[in-house]
Amino acid sequence: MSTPPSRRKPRTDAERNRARVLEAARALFAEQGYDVQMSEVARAAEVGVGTLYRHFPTRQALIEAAAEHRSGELLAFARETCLATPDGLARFLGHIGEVLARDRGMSEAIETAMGSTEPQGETRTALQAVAGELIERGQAEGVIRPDVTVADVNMIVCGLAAVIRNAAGDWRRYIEITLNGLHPR
Amino acid sequence: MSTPPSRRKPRTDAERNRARVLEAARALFAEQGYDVQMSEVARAAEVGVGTLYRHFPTRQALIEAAAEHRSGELLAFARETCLATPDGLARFLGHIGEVLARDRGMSEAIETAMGSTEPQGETRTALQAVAGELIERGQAEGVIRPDVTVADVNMIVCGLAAVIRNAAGDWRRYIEITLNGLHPR
Amino acid sequence: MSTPPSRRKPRTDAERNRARVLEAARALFAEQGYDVQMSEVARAAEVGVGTLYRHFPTRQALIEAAAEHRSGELLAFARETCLATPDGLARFLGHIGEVLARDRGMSEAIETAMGSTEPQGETRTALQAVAGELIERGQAEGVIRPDVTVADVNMIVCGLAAVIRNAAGDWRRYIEITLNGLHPR
Amino acid sequence: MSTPPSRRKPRTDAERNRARVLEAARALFAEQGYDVQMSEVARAAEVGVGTLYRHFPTRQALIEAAAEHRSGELLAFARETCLATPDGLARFLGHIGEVLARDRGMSEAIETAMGSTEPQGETRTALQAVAGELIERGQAEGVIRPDVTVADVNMIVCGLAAVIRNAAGDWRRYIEITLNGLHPR
DNA sequence: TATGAATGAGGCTTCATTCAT
DNA sequence: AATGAATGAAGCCTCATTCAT
Repeated sequence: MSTPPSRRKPRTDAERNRARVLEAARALFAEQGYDVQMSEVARAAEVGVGTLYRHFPTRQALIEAAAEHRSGELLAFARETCLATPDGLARFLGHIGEVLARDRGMSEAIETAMGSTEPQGETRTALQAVAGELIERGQAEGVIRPDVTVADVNMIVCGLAAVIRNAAGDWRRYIEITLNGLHPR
Repeated sequence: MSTPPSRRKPRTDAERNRARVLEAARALFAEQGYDVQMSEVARAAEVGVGTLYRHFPTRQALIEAAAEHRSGELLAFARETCLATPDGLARFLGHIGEVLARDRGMSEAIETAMGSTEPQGETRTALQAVAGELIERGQAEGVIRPDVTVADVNMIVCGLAAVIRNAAGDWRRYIEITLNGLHPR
Repeated sequence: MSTPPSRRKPRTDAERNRARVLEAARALFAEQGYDVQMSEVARAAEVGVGTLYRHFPTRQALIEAAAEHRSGELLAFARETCLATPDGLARFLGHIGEVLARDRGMSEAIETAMGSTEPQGETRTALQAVAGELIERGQAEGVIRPDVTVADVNMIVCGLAAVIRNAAGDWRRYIEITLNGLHPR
Repeated sequence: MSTPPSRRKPRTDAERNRARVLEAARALFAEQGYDVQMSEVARAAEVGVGTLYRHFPTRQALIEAAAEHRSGELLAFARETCLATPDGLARFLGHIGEVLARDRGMSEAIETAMGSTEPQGETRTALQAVAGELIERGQAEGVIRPDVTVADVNMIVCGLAAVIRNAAGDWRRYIEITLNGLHPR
């Protein structure tokens, strides 16, 4: 006798909202780091806090999701561009620098992740694999010391993040030096 | 508008209490970083919060005092030991690593300081001077690239702090690599 | 960094809660003046402090809201009743006396406001206008000296507040005397 | 074998300290009202807080002592000058105005005192007596209504204090009006 | 008797998270 | 599913008063 059958958007709406929140979060995190209030994110996403929490049950979850997103972009770039170049690792680090320089939150996340001993998400695993690949190629080319490992690159990236986050000098120079440190001889 | 009395413990010498607080703070900061409550520091020092605030009017003041203390130790070591060695810079970085590895708070402070554009305290200035000296000597010995500056070392230290703080690998290896990066050729 | 959950009481309509808080605040302020803790107000309103702060972001904001409320009542009375009477000013002062005698907070607010040189809210401005009107009428009737101004009435009210707040005698008598002082001759 | 017999000042020193404290307190209270920290008073008196507390066991006690001092001055003036004049009450109020205008703390104290139902100190009692005397003289001269009592003057003074403390207009005008209100007719 | 270091109970405000609507 | 009001545990800092020296 009532309730017209109009349906077919709930799922879509939900998805859309999730995306809005994530986008807003990324923008805010990029600008200010992770020290942002949940309510602020919700406001920026033009969504209620409740909705935010529906999609990301925890502050931490949101942060991770935002980081994961960026990591995905990073992975894509690494695969598409760095693997196709002779100086792949340099390209890789350079790109990471660019990203971190534009995304403060990411520089916070990277450090944390580098040190984390947790299961590692898919993306991060893949990223590590690419890094390994880049190292191997460099070694084959003779531009990277044979004893260099992914762990070494991780450390360098961790340091890079700190350098950028604290504006502690010219990060390109930092990359140049560390890269030089990875060179044979 | 008033405060009922209470009993507790005899009053010690003022300086002694200041020292107690500082010591307690340093211990806690070393273990957990600066994210420690003032009341926790007071409790660890077996002192009322009021006493803590008497000696360090602000959370920040306490943190700075603790950091200054460590910086002083660092400076002393740098002057006494590093300046007297041919591989001074390596010694210097190695020692910093040891210190940061045992003092999480310090690793947080160092990063912040590296990026800070503030006046710089006496100790830090002196530390920079020693670093410069070490670089010059290394350059004279031919073990450091002629274009290396104090800023470069600062960046490396900033990165080192992050690596250690996040347990992102073997920090000695990080030093080895970056030092290698500073080598000529 | 997080807050464990807890249970308590269903959420009511927002406006209703705002009103509850305001009401509780007014009651407490009326009884004890403004020297009341925020948590006490919250408790009286059967609301969490957070809720209180949601509606009134600052202690001062709450105080002002409470005062504004009373001022509104005052203005209404002044317009409706005092302007319709020959002895308007007497009625006005008498009513203020009644109000202040029942609301200690208000007597504190009035004094402060009298001395304040700030922009003046709408209500207060309107109140001043009514006072001016009442003075003029009294002057027309010949029961108020021609040199009397709103500033004079303000002073008298300021004094009235003090007299009432400190229970320094019979405030009706105070009004009688000052009113007499405003009489010609 | 030791301890030379030099004595004969402790008492004097103590008295001197008491005076210093009181003087410092009065100066500070006059300027800022009673919202001054005990330690600030002690510092201004160049004395330890302990000494301050030895002489004035309580914040309140200090405040009262300071007020008592001023009241004494007031009483002296009232007796010496006001009682010797035909327009004594006017002189009296005028002088109180001058005093309060220069001593914020006093304006706070007066109000409180006016409302207080406590035993009343000697000075205050004497002051009341003088006020009564002044009233009676005025009544004899025919410049004060026969129904005026000391309580009336108290109220007026209480109001005067508020007017001055809040800079709520021209207090001389306030006196003029209230004095006029006490006039016969 | 003088000193001032020590004490700790508050007081204001913030913010991650929950939950009634 | 969305909303945003509600919650209350912290956390920083102040200051009247006490008490060992």
